[in-house]
Amino acid sequence: MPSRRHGIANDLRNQITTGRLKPGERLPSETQLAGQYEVSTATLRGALAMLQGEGLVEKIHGKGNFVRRSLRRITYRGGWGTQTPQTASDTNLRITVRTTKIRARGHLTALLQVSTGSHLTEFHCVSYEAKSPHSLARIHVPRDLAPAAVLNEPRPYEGAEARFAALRPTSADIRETVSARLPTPDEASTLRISPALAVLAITRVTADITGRVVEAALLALPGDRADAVFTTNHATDEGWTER
Amino acid sequence: MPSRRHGIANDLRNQITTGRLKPGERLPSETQLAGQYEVSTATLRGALAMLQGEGLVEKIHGKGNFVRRSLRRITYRGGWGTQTPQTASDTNLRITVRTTKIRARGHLTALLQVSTGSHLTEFHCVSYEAKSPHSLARIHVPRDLAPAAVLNEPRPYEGAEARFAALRPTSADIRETVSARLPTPDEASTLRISPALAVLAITRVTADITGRVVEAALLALPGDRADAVFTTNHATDEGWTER
DNA sequence: CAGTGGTCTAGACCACGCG
DNA sequence: GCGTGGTCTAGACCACTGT
Repeated sequence: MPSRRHGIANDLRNQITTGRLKPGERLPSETQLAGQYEVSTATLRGALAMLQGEGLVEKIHGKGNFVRRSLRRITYRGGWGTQTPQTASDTNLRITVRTTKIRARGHLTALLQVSTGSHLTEFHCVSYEAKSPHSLARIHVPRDLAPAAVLNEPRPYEGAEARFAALRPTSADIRETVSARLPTPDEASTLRISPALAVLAITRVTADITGRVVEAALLALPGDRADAVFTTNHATDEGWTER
Repeated sequence: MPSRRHGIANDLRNQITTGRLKPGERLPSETQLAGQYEVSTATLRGALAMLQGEGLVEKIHGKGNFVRRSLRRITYRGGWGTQTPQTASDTNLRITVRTTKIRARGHLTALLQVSTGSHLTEFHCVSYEAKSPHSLARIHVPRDLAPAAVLNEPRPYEGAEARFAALRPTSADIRETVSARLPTPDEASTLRISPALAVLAITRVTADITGRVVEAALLALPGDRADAVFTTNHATDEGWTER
């Protein structure tokens, strides 16, 4: 046995995956568990930390440790597939959008290729699946490209992107940069995930046919249930080899 | 101050980013630092854990804590761009390849679309940049598709993939699935990253023109310095809209 | 061997959620 | 107020790295 933590984590993990502990169920308190396993609370918390990192357990301060309800996986499709989030419209995603007028600064100026201080519209989108925070998107658009229609009519964040795409069928280039990192405290609390659970961060820059950047989207997806899929098909596409 | 840990982490972070502690330099021992900040060793270790998670500090058991040398960023290029890792051949990547003959089981059977127990060759590749582990790749190929030439002549892992691609110019489809997760203990130690630092995991499945899967690559890149970039170009590629 | 980080203990006290 | 997790202490002992 590598360590007591690992042993305890393995045991609890088994109990969860075999259904002995059911989704949503509350685990015994840390003090109780520490007693059962005959370890100190610190050690037991170490074991729980591992399970949090795997997304199996959710800790709620003042309430307890809960077996995480296994949520539908989130599949982000890269390239032009973004219009169809997962199986798209058959999912029950509730969405909140907060629209803010901001000025470009820092990274955004580079992403959008605009000068510092230029006018932008920011859409701060959080999608929920059955009350559970699901994904987080911050979409930035040059102010003159954000039609009034977009400011209302909230839809899932991928939907928002789809709308933008629909408004500009001339969109020509998409660059998606994917990275893995721990969530910012802000992201951790809006997504209600542990600060120890990795997020999949996708920066998506869309340019129109003239090369002007029309959208920069910063997405954060919980690492325990999100994948990004990119497909490259050679048969229908010879142009790639020239790159 | 949110907590002692945060305060100490902030202080050390400043010392690092302002250059007061230089890259590669060893920090005082945890006992000494705990004394300086007048906290217990557990608390001090908490602070260091945060910095590890940010990739600022590297712990080496039995030696000490070191300011991480800022390493060149790793850029994985999706689609057909994989042949050129970053600026490709001008990088000094040392590589180790361990070749194993294994039988397909579990996920691999699904990825490679072969039956359980069928013969595979596994390439376990670790690349190093100036002694620092850099990336980890486990590449699986049906045994009959792994030519003898591939078994020697080690090159960077992307190079290995490029080789495969070169051997099969008929490769038709690539599906890359990207996710963010914490490293397995195994990955954490080979990459010498903290178990708390997220990794970017890329599963790359390549099929030839007949649809046969010729390669499944499981890549793990340290989240603090790796990005995966996917580019979709509309102008040179009308075929995509049909998908 | 000495010095380092890794794990663990058996407590203490604080902050949060809920009745 | 009570039970929960969150932070912290002041040690102990183990495992790894170097000489």
